[in-house]
Amino acid sequence: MDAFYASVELLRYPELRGRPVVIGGGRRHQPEAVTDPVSGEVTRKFATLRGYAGRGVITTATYEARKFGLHSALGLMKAAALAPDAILLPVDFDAYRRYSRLFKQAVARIAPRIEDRGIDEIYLDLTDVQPPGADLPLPLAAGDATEGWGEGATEPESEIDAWWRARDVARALKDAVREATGLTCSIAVAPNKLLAKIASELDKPDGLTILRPDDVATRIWPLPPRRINGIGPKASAKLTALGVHTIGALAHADVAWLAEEFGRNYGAWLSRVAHGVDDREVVTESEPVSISRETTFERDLSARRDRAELSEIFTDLCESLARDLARKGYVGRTIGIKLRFDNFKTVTRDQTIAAATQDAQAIRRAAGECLKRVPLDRRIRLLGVRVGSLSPQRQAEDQPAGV
DNA sequence: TCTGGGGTCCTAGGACCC
DNA sequence: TCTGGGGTCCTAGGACCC
Repeated sequence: MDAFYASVELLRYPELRGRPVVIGGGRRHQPEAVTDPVSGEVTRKFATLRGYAGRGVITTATYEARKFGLHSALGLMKAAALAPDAILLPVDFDAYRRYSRLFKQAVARIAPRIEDRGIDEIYLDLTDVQPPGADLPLPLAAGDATEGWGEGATEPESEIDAWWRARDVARALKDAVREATGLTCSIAVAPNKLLAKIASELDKPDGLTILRPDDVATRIWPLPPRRINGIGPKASAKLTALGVHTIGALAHADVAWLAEEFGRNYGAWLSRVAHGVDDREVVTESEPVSISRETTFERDLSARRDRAELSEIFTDLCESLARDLARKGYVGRTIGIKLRFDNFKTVTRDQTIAAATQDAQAIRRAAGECLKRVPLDRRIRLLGVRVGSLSPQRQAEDQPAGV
């Protein structure tokens, strides 16, 4: 989806279209509705970034805001310095989750094999998908003629036809998403997930890209390695330092050398992805590994002086986490905490308990034990609680009937 | 002017077992 | 007497992604 959170907000506040808008921060900047006493007309007063003082980062920036250098993960104080008149809206996850469901449902009616990649992104397996309206039977896939060429067997679909069909499917998907949500998305059709992901950023917003295997050298190789999903800031910086500035250069690099620099597994992986090789399936079902809650305080807290406040936050986190587990139907055996100090150093501790739980008090108890193992001599910026080693909650036999 | 919240996966060492 | 070869589980940290 294109600038997903911001685009959802623009549906609600169409008067902000064309203006730089960012989503993020805390809760103290809700738009104020002002009703004209005479006409009854409602206008809204929006907060701008000007004078923003506090913690928080941009979650999403509209394309207009991006022209000012505003982008997700940018600190709001920095953003205010760059574009003081940009509009700041608070995040509304419930709204985004609703629109996420809507767009995924619309897609599923056309292409049901979906891999969820978060609130605003999915992979689709289009192998057997026909464009809506095409009532012809799907031809046998190229190279799949083993069923025989007897009566009724269609001629295998040619490579070219398959790409044309996929383009029609992609157009239909974009139409369906727009109709269901009023939102635009960018789609790439490619031979695998790796290439589809990179190609989906080539034409944004509201883009449609077809990338065939032969296009890798011309369209992918000139791009910086950072565009590859799995090459982040660290690996990218190291590649730059080694003089590898493009995916093409990475493809031509010696695998043994990459393995020396990055380790055997990651080195071999770098070489494969640079060549556009990726044989991962579209994974349509998965179970969560862990569920967590964390919060960054408005100011850094001292373990001694702010003990009461910390304790209350800690309890709240455990209770929220317990509710999340119950709502999603999981119990977990590994209870962990996360602390971030004023110097941004992060530590974690965890403990595996005998019986899986989703009980707030049991979580709080185990997490408290973990907390005792951390020296608390610095001010604390963030506290988190996590439950891992999850298993689906079994229906408790001792529950009252009807539960 | 510091840097959110919710996740996954990988690595690596040590305990422990057969 | 001086040291195996697997395997699994647990823990901590870090890179990376949306």
